[in-house]
Amino acid sequence: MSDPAAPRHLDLATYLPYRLSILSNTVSDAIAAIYEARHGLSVADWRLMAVLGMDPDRPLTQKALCARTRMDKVQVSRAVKRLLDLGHIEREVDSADRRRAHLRLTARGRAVYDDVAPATLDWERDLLSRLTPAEAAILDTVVARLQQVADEMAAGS
Amino acid sequence: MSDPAAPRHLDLATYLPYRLSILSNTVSDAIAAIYEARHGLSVADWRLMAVLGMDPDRPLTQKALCARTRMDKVQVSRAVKRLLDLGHIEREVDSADRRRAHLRLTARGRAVYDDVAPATLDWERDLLSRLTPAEAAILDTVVARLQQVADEMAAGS
DNA sequence: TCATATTAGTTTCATTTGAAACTATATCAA
DNA sequence: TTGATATAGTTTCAAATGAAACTAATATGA
Repeated sequence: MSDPAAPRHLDLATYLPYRLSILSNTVSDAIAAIYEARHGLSVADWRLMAVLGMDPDRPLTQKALCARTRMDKVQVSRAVKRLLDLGHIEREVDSADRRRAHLRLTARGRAVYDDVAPATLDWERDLLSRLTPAEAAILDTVVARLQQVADEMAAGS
Repeated sequence: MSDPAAPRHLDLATYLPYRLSILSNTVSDAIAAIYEARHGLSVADWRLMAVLGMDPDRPLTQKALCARTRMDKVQVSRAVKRLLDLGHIEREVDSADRRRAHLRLTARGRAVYDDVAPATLDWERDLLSRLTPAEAAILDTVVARLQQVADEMAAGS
């Protein structure tokens, strides 16, 4: 199982899973500060709005939101309730299957989205602009590749 | 504030903060499965053990553990209590300042560490071995650079 | 058509979390 | 000294979480 030639010793400063976790949290916290400060939205709230804002002409069910955000249905149910209360989204029951409802941003929700989305994109752009062109160019590839490999390993290959 | 030439539109599939979050969670979950399955440890528990195991000759206070793990003092306090109950760590009150106590792995804790640490390192090595040499070589640099930049931006620069 | 299974989404309830209050000890300043 | 302040770590309590049970609607199959 364990390669005897491999280091026995975990050094967090060089250990990739730990470094990824810190990095991801640093970035997420910085961006969360934007929409929390401006609109009092939670991470879950904003995730739904981000997905619903991507394609205004395609309303989504809660199930579709689960799939796209990787949130579970309880989290989604609660965030939907909050966003309905805030008037940021609206719900229309599917006439063919009345268990389902289609959710979309309201005009108010769209205004919030149009305030937050560019700000988060600006933040991302600023971040990437401080990498060298070589660093920025390869980042995309490597993150995609790592995700692919991690998914394969999680699936057991 | 917002560059009018920048895209207005958030696409999660290409949005770095989201991709980092998914990647980090995929990796963390895979590794958590190792120590949860083998020893019933939580993420918080293992983080403390990983730090304490790094340098067996230097016991640490809870405050030092907070700094090194980026966990808050309540989380640390609770994980310390669990690990003491499990007999994986031991505590020695500082004779010069009796508010503080120095924590170290016990022999039992060391045995757990010596079982888990190599397995997690193997997992990391397997992951990296599936990248091309070029990808693996640049990953380290780019993650470090991104963290540095994100820290600067969080500090407001 | 009825009985059974499935699915979308909600609610419940026990657990986890974290901010704030708290305890105990140490330090500082007069 | 002593009164005020700071620090290490714990406890409390209210809010957030998530697994499992639940409701309501649809689908399937005899």
